[in-house]
Amino acid sequence: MKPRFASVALNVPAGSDTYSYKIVDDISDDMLIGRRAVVMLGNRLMEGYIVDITDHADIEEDKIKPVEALLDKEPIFTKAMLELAFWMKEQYLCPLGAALACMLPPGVKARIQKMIVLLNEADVIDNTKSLIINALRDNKGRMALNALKKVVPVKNISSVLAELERDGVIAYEYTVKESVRIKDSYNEAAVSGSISTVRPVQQQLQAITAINKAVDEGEGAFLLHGVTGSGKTEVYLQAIQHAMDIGKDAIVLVPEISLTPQMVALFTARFGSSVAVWHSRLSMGEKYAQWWRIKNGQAQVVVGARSAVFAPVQRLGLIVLDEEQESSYKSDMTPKYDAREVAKRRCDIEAGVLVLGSATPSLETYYAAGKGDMRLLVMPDRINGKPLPHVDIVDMRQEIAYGNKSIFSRKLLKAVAYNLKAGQQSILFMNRRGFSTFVSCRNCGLVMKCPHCDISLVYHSDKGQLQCHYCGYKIAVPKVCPKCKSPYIRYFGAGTQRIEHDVKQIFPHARVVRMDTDTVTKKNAHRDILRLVWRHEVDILVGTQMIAKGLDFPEVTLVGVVAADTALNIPDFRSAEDTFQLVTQVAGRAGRAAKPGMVIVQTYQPEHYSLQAAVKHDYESFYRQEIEIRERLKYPPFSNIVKISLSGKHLPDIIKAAEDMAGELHCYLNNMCYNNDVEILGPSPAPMEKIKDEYRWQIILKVDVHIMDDIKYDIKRMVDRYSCASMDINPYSML
DNA sequence: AGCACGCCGACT
DNA sequence: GTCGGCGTGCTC
Ligand SMILES: [Zn+2]
Ligand SMILES: [Zn+2]
Repeated sequence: MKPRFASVALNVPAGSDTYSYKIVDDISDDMLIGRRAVVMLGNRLMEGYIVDITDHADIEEDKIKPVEALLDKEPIFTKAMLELAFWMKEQYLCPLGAALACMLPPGVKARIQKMIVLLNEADVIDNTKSLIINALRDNKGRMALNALKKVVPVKNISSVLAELERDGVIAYEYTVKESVRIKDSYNEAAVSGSISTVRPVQQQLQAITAINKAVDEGEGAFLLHGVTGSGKTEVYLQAIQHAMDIGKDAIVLVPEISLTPQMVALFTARFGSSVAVWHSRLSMGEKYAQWWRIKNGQAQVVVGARSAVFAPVQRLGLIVLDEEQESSYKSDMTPKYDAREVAKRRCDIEAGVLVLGSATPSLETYYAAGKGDMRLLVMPDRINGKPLPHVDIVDMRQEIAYGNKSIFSRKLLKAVAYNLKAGQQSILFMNRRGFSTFVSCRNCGLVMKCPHCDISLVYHSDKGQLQCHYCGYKIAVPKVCPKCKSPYIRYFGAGTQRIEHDVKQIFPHARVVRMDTDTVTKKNAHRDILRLVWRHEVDILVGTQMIAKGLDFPEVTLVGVVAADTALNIPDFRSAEDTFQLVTQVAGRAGRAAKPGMVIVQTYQPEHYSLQAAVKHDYESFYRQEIEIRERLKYPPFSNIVKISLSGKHLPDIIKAAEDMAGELHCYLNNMCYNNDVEILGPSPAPMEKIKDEYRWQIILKVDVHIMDDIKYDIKRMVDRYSCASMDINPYSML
């Protein structure tokens, strides 16, 4: 028999994509490719993934070790998933093994322990050696390496152990365990059966027809641009139904924040037990069970957050990304993939159809649709025929000029008062939690900052604490200034607690409820608040993002955006886009049912184009102005952004590394004559220079889209040489 | 990631 | 002269 070699992908940073190992078992290639295996790398045993079988290896044969063991009964990756992983490692410059590892549920991972076994109790003079032997003897002659390291805390323990092994005093053994034991019985929540479909209206019919045709053909990408309430969900549901009718599976991605029981119910009501739900709050065991349910073909519809894009459906028909503009589709861990791009690529590989849905598409996606990379489907009308709510901008500068120092404009107060009298519900939106976002001493000006982060502490009135929203640091509110002992401390910058407090004071009889991370962390609190609102037991709902994304409050007729500038003032190229999207989304909460809606947006920059466009519900106008700025300043989609972050405990080291690297980059780009194609910003401190006691600096590259592939590998290699540096290709934001 | 190899400061 | 610091680079 001809010798066979396995190309095994290992999750080692800055290593090669695959390593060659000998195949000793008599197993067909098809049962090997895509399979998990255990191999030796250096002197440790690790889990890897076989991605190919060849009859030759490009290194000397005597260096090649055998595959130690095969895991599972069959390959865990399909050829399509392997191809997707190869694409990911090129696109995001991550190890191939890391791309593959992130496709599996956390439970599918071998836990490998190195054990040390005592063979004979040799007399040794060396102190470390006798410590090791004594420790082993005390533990019946067998210890895990990690346990031994704790008992014998010597730095060079592995070289000492190597000597002992050579002298035949000890031997190595390995234990390989699966992280999750396979459980056949998984307690599944009872799901209701199929509910009959809704009769679609004309604009939905057109979209459904186009998507269904593409699903039949196994090819196509769509941007479904529909205003809030235009009935995008019904389009998804009918397209999924069609895919299922022809024996294909569907994946629906929803932003984590919108993946509520109500959202899931939309799908389980229609598709019953064919639905598998996938989100971060599932336990490891639940994830494991769901994953196998999907892989075994017991679920045809997967509803989940970002990582559900890797759901192992057998016959992909359709991937839907709802609210495609959401930043949560971009992963913040290595590999830093963008689920939109992965979904597109996966559809290309597996003959699936991609549907991106949004009321406010990202600039990148709309631009791609304009170029013809995807087909634009527009749904401009609300399904109930009601007009979009009227949006009013209030210039807060004039309020101040008038002598109104409160956080509410006269107009907003009047509208809330009217609504209360009419027995109608209102929403007050504020994108910051806590009471005051900024606390300082009136006498000496000291700003209360987190000792671990370069960020001001937020006053939380309910707990009487100052909190850091980045590391969780908390202290009781100081009675006097820590520096000058002055008792006069001022609180600036309103958060949701302050809104709640003020509104209760102004309208003492109103029933006010606040909904933000602080009030929904308790179990069921989320559901309880929604119930209160739906039963009309609440007059005014105060909240953050959480109430803007996807939740349906049919009775709400007034939405107040208390401070639209918060998002606008963030120093990032996406701030205008974020603001437009946020105001449009919040506005979409108003007047969804019978009564017409009204939106009041408070701002200090009423003339800003993102707000002006949001007022008119005019996406096109916003897009035209924003895309022009992106093109002029060479931001995405007209460039690729490469963000290089350097972080560490010792600031001078970080600055030195950042400057060295910037020098290297300049030099490299000069030599390669890429000066006109790449713009280097920085090095500069990150907008939040210190977080959790780590200093952060960054270098931003704006790279011409045509030369990205020519330079990205070189840049990656440079970055890899600095242990404190990491890079992110096309990060969502530059912060 | 580990771990080894290798070249410069402070110790027996 | 050696011990050990961690910079650089390899692991099939
Ligand atoms: Zn003071
Ligand atoms: Zn902090």
